[in-house]
Amino acid sequence: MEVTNSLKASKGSREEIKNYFSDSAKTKHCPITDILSRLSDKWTIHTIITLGKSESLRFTELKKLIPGISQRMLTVTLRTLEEDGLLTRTIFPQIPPRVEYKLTPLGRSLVGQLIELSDWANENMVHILRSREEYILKKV
Amino acid sequence: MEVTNSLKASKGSREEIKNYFSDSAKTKHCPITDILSRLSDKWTIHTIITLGKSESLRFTELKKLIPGISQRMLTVTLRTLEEDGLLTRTIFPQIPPRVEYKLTPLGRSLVGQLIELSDWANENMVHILRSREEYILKKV
DNA sequence: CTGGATCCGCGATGATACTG
DNA sequence: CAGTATCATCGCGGATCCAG
Repeated sequence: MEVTNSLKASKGSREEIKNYFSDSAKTKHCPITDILSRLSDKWTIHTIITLGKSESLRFTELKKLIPGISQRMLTVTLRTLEEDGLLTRTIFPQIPPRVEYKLTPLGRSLVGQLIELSDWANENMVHILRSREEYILKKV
Repeated sequence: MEVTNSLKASKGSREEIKNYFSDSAKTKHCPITDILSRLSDKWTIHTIITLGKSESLRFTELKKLIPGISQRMLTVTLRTLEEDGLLTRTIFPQIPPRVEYKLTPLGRSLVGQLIELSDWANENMVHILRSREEYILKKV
């Protein structure tokens, strides 16, 4: 009954698609909210940037390069990015298995902006942290 | 005693601060994950961009300009941004109350990038949606 | 090596009602 | 107008075990 249910359970076929899109329609009233909320699954941006620095990477390599990510979250994140067409997943049928992840042109077109954003974060971290500190002190 | 304790329940005072920072330390191993995950509370980016288009806005104005946001979430988002020093909150002591929100220079320095990002989202939405569609069909 | 499947807690978010 | 307080829900994300 529940043979291969990918990550988000697929039983019906048409029914599922319908649900998928109606769900989408609800959340995705606006592309900004939609795409942007995807981008920061907490791991997505990091993943894209990491991939942006290489041609392609394997699962284990990614896991090492993204500190703190769990196996599951890496899998989920990669699948989502694949769904969105931001990266490709290539399986080499060998033993042991070898799978390579690589950004698509669409994915590449994002990397620049994300790096800028992370640079901004790095540069302004100090101010933000100090601001948070002061904010708390003000209230006590 | 608990005069203005914002939204996140504060009982102790020193204790609370301690927890706050230790929590921070845990999540904030890296500035990218930290700042970036804040940015897309699903509403934050939208809020910053909206404020970026005006000099300053009032609570209700913001609520109207950000479709779908709840009163509560707007409050929370604004408070977080204030904490981080990205905007200022000015209260005019009158009846009825008047509160204005305005980006700080730090906040303004982000607007450009966020607009770029949302432009990207708008431009590539179609591809992403189609990609998702194809992805589902492939699996069925 | 590269994940899939499951269980589960906690925090984020929404709905609703109330206030100065 | 601009919130605050409270409750209920729901999905993220971690831990763990399993498999090709």
